[in-house]
Amino acid sequence: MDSSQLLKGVLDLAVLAVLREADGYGYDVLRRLRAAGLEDVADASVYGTLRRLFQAGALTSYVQPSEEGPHRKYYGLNKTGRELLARSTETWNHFAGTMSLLLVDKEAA
Amino acid sequence: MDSSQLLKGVLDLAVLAVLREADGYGYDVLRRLRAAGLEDVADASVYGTLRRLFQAGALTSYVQPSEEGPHRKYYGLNKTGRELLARSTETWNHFAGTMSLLLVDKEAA
DNA sequence: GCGGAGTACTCCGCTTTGTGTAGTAGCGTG
DNA sequence: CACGCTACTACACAAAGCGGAGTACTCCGC
Repeated sequence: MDSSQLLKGVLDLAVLAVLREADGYGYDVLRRLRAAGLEDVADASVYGTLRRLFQAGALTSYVQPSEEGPHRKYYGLNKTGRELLARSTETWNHFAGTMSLLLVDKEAA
Repeated sequence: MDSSQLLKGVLDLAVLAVLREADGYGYDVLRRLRAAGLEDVADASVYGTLRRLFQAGALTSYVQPSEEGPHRKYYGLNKTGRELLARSTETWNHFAGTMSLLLVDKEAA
């Protein structure tokens, strides 16, 4: 199974969760997601997700030059973003719970 | 959040899980999924998934007439299907575990 | 100082997959 | 007969992740 499909609709949530702890720029968010266990996330997906969330009004954005490379575009959660994170987390927990119930071997029950 | 995106890549798994207990036809699988908590699954998605899984060689298929309506196209798991179910379940559990770790409030730790 | 590696981001086109809508068809009921 | 439930098919559509190419800056080694 290509696990990439599993990310659909969940990458938003993962990005919001990572940004909850501290503002971050795309490349940094990518590394944090991979460190968290989402090894196979593609960079374009993260950049795209950040743009989408920003356009949806869930993120603030500011550019900062860097001493060791190109400029960095930082993103941070605003009120809308934190609310979205809370709601999405709940949706996810509910959904994951439903799935794990469904996956329980009924023979063993 | 539109929960429909959450289904991506997971509907296969849900359908396989439902068929593990007993063979079923499309309309029946749809009802079983909804009863299991996946209220918002669209019928076309289920029929499409069954066709895809069958074409992928994970399902057997046979048509049976019904006394109370049109004919029914039954599907059942074969060896490939059971293996796919096992692998997908593992992938899902791993993924869901990663996500739930990520969603834990780090402040509380 | 030039090429390559690492950092950082953008754009474009592709694919997968779930959805809505429409259509076909059989059956039972008011 | 019209309606509603059952049961399935087909088609066009949209969302979102991905791959690849391209740009650009910094630093390091030859």
